[in-house]
Amino acid sequence: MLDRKLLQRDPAGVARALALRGSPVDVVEFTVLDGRRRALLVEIEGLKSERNAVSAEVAAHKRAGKDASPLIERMGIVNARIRELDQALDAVQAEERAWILSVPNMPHASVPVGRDERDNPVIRAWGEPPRFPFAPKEHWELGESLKGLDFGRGAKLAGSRFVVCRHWAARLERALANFFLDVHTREHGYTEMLTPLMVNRETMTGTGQLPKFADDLFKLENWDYFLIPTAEVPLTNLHAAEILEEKELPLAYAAQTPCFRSEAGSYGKDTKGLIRMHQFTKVEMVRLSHPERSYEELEIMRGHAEALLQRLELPHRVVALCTGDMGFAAAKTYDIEVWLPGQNCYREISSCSNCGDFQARRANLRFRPAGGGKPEYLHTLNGSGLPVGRTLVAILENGQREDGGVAIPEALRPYMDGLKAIEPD
RNA sequence: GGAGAGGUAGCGAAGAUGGCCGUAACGCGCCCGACUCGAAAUCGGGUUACCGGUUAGUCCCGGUACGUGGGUUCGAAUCCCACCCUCUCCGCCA
Repeated sequence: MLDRKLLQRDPAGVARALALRGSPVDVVEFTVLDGRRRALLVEIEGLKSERNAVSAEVAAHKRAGKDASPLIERMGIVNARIRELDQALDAVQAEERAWILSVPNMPHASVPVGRDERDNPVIRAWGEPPRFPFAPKEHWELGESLKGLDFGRGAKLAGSRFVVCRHWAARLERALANFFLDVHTREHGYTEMLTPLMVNRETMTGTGQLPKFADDLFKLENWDYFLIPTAEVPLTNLHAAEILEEKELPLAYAAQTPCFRSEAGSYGKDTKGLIRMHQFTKVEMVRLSHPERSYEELEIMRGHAEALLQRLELPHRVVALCTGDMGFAAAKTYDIEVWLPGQNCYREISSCSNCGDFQARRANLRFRPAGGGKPEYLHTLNGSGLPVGRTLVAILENGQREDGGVAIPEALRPYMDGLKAIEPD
């Protein structure tokens, strides 16, 4: 949610910033609604002030044993007017709220301007894509021939975009999640959390999935609950409507959860393999930051995600999302892309965003400055660290051998009973 | 699912016959000051958030908020209705 005060003060500036995202927003609508809201408020508050004063007079009259009926009669008219105006105000407020909740965040000044993913600059690359003396296979071929990934049975049990992991693949999932969480909690300072996997409407609104992106979510029938598409949702909303102490910041949380996504509108994209599933496991990092330090913390968090890839010896690069390619709530985003030899390209494996105070306003996340004074909105950050399925894809494709076996990265072996490679039959 | 109790400031709580009770008694915490070499103890003072008007201003003025949403009333923490949450007991259940 954008700052109402900023929208009032500089609507043209807000419109310019939003236009950089490529989805122009009619800020005049807001100006009109907000003007009407404030005009109504002034009138209503005046009448309510009168009513409060007269009610006190009524009380005084009654205590003194005097007749208060002329006063009461007069208030009947005032009350009818208040009722009428209150209804008008409710309608305007609902409209204004709907407007402001559907408007995306403004890009930070440091975000490169561009139209789409082709304009995302590469910030840096780590590791050399491996060269194979044979044609590298894609991960689903490897996973199926090594009898770890069973897409057929996933489809039988649930449908397309579901998989069954068997034996070493199931174990590898568990190993990766544990490895990620161990590094984050032991070395990166995150507190591990276990949260509800389904949340209410308010929580989904706090991070920005609702009201605009309901189609991307799985919703429970007969319950106003939604399956989380990422642990960002419960973790960011953890302190909703609280006022934290400045000295508590930054708060850093990590959680491993299944994530559920409808993938509406992605028909035909990544239909094979693990890249785009309705259900996948992910370790997510969330930071609640002091507003003055959030951009430093974005760099730190992006480093935490990269560190995992480096330990797993997976070549990757970092791109900065341009203004036209950023998500709804983000003020600035880095994507980390891992090299996939089978696909012969870099694919997104982590997205690290600073949402500024956008989610904090929606979820009412505030802190009290150290010296006392007014509570301020904090800044929220989230980053994948990392999605388990896509990491498994990268391990399979980068570690593959000509005979169809796959080497397990050194860092993961303690989590795999020392297993050095997945061997074909 | 059934029965009961409860939800008021950072915390514990008072208020429930509708009006002088909402920056809200009382206690704790926190902040400032006095005392002290310093501290503790003690004493004095302060300490909700949001919206609007206004402003040089965190001043001032008005409005709103007692779990949430409605209703009754000139006036609701207080009366009525619905819902949510917490606790206790019973039932069911991994």
